[in-house]
Amino acid sequence: MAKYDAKLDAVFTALGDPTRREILSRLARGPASVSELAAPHDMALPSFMGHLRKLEDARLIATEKQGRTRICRLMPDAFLPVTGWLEEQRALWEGRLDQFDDYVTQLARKREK
Amino acid sequence: MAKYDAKLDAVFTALGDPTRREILSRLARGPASVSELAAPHDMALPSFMGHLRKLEDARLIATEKQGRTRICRLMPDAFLPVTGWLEEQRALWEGRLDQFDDYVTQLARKREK
DNA sequence: ATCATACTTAGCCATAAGGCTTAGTAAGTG
DNA sequence: CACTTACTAAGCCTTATGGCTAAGTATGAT
Repeated sequence: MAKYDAKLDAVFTALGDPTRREILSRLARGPASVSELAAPHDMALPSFMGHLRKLEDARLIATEKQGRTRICRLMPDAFLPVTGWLEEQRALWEGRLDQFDDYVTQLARKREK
Repeated sequence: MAKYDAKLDAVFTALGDPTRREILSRLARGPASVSELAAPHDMALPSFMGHLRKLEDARLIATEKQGRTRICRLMPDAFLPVTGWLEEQRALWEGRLDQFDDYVTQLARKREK
């Protein structure tokens, strides 16, 4: 298990922006061209392309040029590292059966002082 | 379902950094003071505090001053919006039973031109 | 009272993020 | 061939991020 995972960095960061999350939601319904994707977003096209590039860098989407059009599609496997990490965290947390005891101990220690 | 969710922004962005993910992993094992948390990270304390602040802003951790020490603990409920969003995406994707058909259609359309 | 510890505040710096405009290029359309 | 469409490239701007040092405050220990 890597201590530092560049893939997680890229994916989490990509998901940290509402425009990019909306793009993913749209693509979950099926592939679309750049201008189709851009239409709902009040933003100049070059700015929008920046978001697509981040998503592609994170491997959340893949794109392919068809003539003068670029088709984008979702790559749902890119979510796996994320769900995996979240699952690890949940396991760690739930492994701590003494969590509440510790909290009580903290409070007691505080009161003593 | 909000089109823009500031909570998701904050949480995903907070998770997009390896230092911050390591802090969370440590806290999943139990509460810790700032300097305990900082010890494994080769970084000046003020820089490290910046990461803690982001985690606290995202409500992923909560902190409390005990004397001159600040105790940090994990707030695991903050993960719920994230797992919720991921689940929505999965549902969207899996709802598209015709995903593969569409891909074939795209290819066919391309070949026609 | 003095000293050490554990943050905390302030401010600087470099790079990245996220927006813009303006000007290309490549592919269809007539 | 001219014209439109769909990106693409270049460069500028502002703010945010992530790091630093240096100095300050508050608490605990002697």
